[in-house]
Amino acid sequence: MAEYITEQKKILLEFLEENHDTAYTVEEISQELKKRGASVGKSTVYRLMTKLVEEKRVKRQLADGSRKAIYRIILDEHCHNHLHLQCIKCGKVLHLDEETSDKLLDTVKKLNDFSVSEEDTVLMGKCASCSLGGKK
Amino acid sequence: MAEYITEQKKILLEFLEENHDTAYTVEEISQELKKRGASVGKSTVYRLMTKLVEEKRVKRQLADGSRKAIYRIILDEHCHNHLHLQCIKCGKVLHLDEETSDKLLDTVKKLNDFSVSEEDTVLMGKCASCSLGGKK
DNA sequence: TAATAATTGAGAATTATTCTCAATTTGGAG
DNA sequence: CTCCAAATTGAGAATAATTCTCAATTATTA
Repeated sequence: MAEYITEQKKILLEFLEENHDTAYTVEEISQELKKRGASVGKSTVYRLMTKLVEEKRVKRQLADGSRKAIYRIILDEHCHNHLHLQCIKCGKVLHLDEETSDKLLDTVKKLNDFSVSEEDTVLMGKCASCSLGGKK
Repeated sequence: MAEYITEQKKILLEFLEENHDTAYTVEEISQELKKRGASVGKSTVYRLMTKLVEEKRVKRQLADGSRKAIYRIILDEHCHNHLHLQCIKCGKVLHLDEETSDKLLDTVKKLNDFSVSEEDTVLMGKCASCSLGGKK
């Protein structure tokens, strides 16, 4: 006996998986789950997210210009073995194909003797539509 | 009249520049400055760091497993026009050469129509010495 | 179905960060 | 050089994100 599978865990993961390309604050997650009819307390969301981060199933970063953390799930099927691109403006996440990712890892390894961890790195920038929109 | 050049700003920048390869919490910065004989209040450090982040001269991230932010200066001479590698274990920052960085940007641009921002991205992973150390 | 171990959630506690405002410092004008 | 106005500092209060606590609930298994 070590871990129970609760409704809250299932619902939370379901939500995160459906929205794996967006990063949410704990407050937002709690709200969104309530909207869907499932209420999961904030303490619980915090607790579950912390565990998921430790397990490397979720990525935590600091929201821009705020003191809040934002969380985004890393889907195994999508996300193993390649790098991610996240738009600074809209927050969407794109996926760099595996071959290119691998090539990059190799290059960095050879040049700097440094092993890039795909799980832990996100290439930040602007997606196509956001590049068009604002100049700045 | 718009901005005064104060002792505190000078000392803070001096410290950050000397240690551009390490990320510090506000507490640590305040401590380190005191050690050097220059006392700069925490409020001031917070205020200055926030401004530097807005000006994109400093990078802010969330310290691992903590709720504190850590800050690291981006030196123009070193850091424009190339990507950075940061060790997950020891925190050291290495520099990917400009040519390789550019090549990467181009590739991503072509494949995903996505413009990676060098200032905003850090490749996370393990440096040579930390790779040797721990297996896990 | 009962027993027990894990989990939840409301609210209290903590603490990183922001805010406030009186005191100080800066840079310029005279 | 001296005075002035505007900007900055810093101590501490205020805020708010996160963590902690513990009684109540729920999941698992005997």
